[in-house]
Amino acid sequence: MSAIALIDCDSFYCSCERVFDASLYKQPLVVLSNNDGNIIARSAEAKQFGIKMGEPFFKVQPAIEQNQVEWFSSNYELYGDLSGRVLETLKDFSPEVENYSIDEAFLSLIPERNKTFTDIGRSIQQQVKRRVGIPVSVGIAETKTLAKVAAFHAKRSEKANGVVDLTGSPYQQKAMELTPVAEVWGVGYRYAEMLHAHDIFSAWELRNAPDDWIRQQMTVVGLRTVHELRGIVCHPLELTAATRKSIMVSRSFGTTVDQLPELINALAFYLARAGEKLRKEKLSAGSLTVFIETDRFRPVLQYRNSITLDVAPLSNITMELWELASKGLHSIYRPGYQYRKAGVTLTGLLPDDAMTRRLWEDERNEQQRKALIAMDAINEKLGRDTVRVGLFARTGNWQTRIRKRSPRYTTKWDELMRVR
DNA sequence: TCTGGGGTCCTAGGACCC
DNA sequence: TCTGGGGTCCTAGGACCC
Repeated sequence: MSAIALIDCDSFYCSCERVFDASLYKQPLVVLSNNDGNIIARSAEAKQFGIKMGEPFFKVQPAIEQNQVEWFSSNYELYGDLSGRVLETLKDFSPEVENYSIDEAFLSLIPERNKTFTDIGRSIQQQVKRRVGIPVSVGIAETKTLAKVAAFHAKRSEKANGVVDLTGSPYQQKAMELTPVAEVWGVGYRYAEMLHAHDIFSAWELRNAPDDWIRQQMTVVGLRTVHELRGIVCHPLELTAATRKSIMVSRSFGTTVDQLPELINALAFYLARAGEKLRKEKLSAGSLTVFIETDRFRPVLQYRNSITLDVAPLSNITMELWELASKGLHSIYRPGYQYRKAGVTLTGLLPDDAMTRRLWEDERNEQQRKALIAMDAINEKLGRDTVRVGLFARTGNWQTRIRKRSPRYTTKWDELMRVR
């Protein structure tokens, strides 16, 4: 019988930082979100000091200083690159690998002669560690949701040492009884509260709840979760990357912004990023949403608004999209507010080759398209923003704060590690 | 002083149609 | 004044994920 394995990188961002800096090994360590705002990764040592996931940095700063916890701004180029290497390694173990997230992958396991699934999990662990330098935990079971439960215990149990196989295991019930319902994949904060109110505290109790009631309380999505806990596959491996449905680029500003020209610069920057992504995936957008908002955490005058505009005909030309985005921004901007965040979302995405040719395809349009494709190619090769569109300032209060980012060891020539 | 960014899916309700 | 029945499409909002 085949099974599903979940490969979950341990404290992934922290582990990435350690790959290139051995002095960080065993050192308590955290990685921060954009703008150095929140904790988004913690090493095992840092967790012990009670530093919680998602907490604002400034709130835990005393604990960080007191315990000499090392910290880094996030370095997504490095993490993305190492994530790809982990994935390549996994392909040696199964022809069916689903790239689920930057630090997790599902793969199918076929029984091998004289080897248990635990043995295979162990080899995966060793190979990823040896080739990429990243520690992983492995959970194995009949469904993705149960594999998640297995991985939960793989990370916590001393005895498991990072690998737990629950297929046909007499411990499956026990494992679910020991899994808090809030830890189940698909049960978030809201559902956990609701379930607690109905005396459901463990994955096992959720598994045994009646279908009708689950359906009513948690929609068909929740019902699938419950079925998966019973061993019925509702989420098969997804081996081909689904074409995406939206592209969003947004940032909180380094400090607040109240003037329109500065908002324009910020938004133009985000739109340029969105346009790059669009062309990279050979897509065009059918609509565009622009939003701006004030700081919801501060007791200041609040305002948030958004506007969605049709892109007709569909386009992936930054200049065309900008005309719309700019119009949208002007229409929702109100003076007198301290803005903290802005962003743009592109939806109604269609592959370029599926697009009907424009009736009014003119020379200018064609030139812009060619120029952008050339620009993307140069930037890909020589680094972001070597060439860019327009005359928008890249400086200002809106710029993201990055106080302490490690070198992009693997993706920037001038940040390569030096050996003396 | 300091609170991230980027996604997906489902449902209810309104607009609109015949 | 009477005020059906059945359908589709779209959007906003809420839930979740990493």
